[in-house]
Amino acid sequence: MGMKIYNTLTRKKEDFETLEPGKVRMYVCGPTVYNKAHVGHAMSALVFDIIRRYLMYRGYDVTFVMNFTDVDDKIILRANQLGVDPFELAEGYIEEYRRQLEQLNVLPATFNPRATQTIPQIIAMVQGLIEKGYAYPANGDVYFRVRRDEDYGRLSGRRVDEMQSGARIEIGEHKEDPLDFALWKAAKPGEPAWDSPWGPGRPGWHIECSAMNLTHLGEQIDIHGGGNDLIFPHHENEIAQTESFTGKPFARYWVHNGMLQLGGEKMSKSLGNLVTIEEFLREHDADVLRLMVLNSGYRNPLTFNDEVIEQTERTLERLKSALRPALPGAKGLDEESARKLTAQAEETREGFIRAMDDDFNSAVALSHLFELVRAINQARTAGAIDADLQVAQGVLRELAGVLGLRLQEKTEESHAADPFIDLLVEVRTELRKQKLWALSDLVRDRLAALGVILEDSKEGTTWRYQK
RNA sequence: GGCGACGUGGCCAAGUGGCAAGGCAAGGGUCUGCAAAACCCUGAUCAUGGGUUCAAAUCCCAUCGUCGCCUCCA
Repeated sequence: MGMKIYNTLTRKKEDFETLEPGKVRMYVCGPTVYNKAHVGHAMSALVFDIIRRYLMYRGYDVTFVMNFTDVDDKIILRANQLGVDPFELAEGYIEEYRRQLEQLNVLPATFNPRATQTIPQIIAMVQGLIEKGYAYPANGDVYFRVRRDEDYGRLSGRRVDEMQSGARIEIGEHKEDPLDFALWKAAKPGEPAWDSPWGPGRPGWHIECSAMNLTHLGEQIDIHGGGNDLIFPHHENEIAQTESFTGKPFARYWVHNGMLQLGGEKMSKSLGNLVTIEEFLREHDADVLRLMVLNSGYRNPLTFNDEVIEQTERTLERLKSALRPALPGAKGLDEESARKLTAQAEETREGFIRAMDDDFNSAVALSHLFELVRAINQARTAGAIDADLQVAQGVLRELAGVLGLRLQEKTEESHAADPFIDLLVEVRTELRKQKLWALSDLVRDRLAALGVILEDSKEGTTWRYQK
């Protein structure tokens, strides 16, 4: 049974077939870098990272392109406000975002093209569109002739005739039709500009993605992704430009993630209700955000608030609980129980693949992971030794890894304290033997305050780091 | 106003015609000096009102509510 993937273009789940067998060409719209990235950007990055990782797990060779829009009105405006160079401003945010994606365990893209590095290709494409009659220059601007494209509106389900009321012409624009959109914008005084056949200017927002796709992935691609707020006008315009230029269908599957909701509203820069990635990672493990994303359908809105974060922290703890070693004094599992655990691991893997094959249903995939968590913990309670748990824990790590979860118990540097904690635990065991409960509780409480959890059992005491 | 999505136990959330996944919280139990963890057990008339069907959370209509896009947005 093959994979199914929901296509915004047809509004249906479709069988996944690539243009070239075994290879996936995938493009995701990245951020406009005029400010710090927020957790909504992270959600989108995580969704497509999960999709990419799963495609790789299923044996595809994935070429993954995510762009940076590094020149536009907002960047210029903000740079002027701060009195800095717009390119340096963009560069700073790009570097910061890259670091954050790494912290979020998002695999680096095959290419990270930028608008400013794609100018010649953009100019060539605009030129081509003019020659084919799909675009026209006007006072140093170049516009796309929307009514010339009969398919326009296919992705967003809009009809050109019904869009009149929404469209408008800004002061200083010279459109033939209010629906037309800019491919190239003439430079105003003091703005960054590149020479072009139409005079100095810079690219419009939509054309850069078309040009980058063409440059790095070719005329046709398998998956084009982004937030569902990009469906109109951005992706609609991308389709119009690219298909008018090449005469071929552009992306096979259009994939859009739902918006992250903060206080019941979309988190966005313009609403000002945002939590930056930096702020989130200061307080929480990157796995927490990823788990929040995994726990619900990628196409639905994601509830983001303190209560859900708290719940997810605990969910992550449960997932990790299965990776703990055997209990002290374990005698080993009987053959029957050992066989059951191995069988559950296989069942979990199959269920996981079945779920993810169905339009990346990560919530159901997770539920299978939790079946395995329960089975492993049951086995441990029943006296399994580490060797008994090894295979099942390996499967859990493998599948969690496919989702991009790290499930790390502790950081490298904390290893230095290990022998001292062992020593404290040993001393406390003596205290307990002598029934000096107040003292032994003090040791436990003080260690807990330092993030070290002690757990007593009949056979002895185990300890672990809290996060 | 136009287009679209959604409303499932206290919370998050799968499921889109055939007895309602999973996680968190809560209550009870096992274990424990106490605690923690783990394990076992417990819970849903699927927004409301009609309709179609042998059968509906799932399809159709209406109502109420929430959200997104239509302007820069992941």
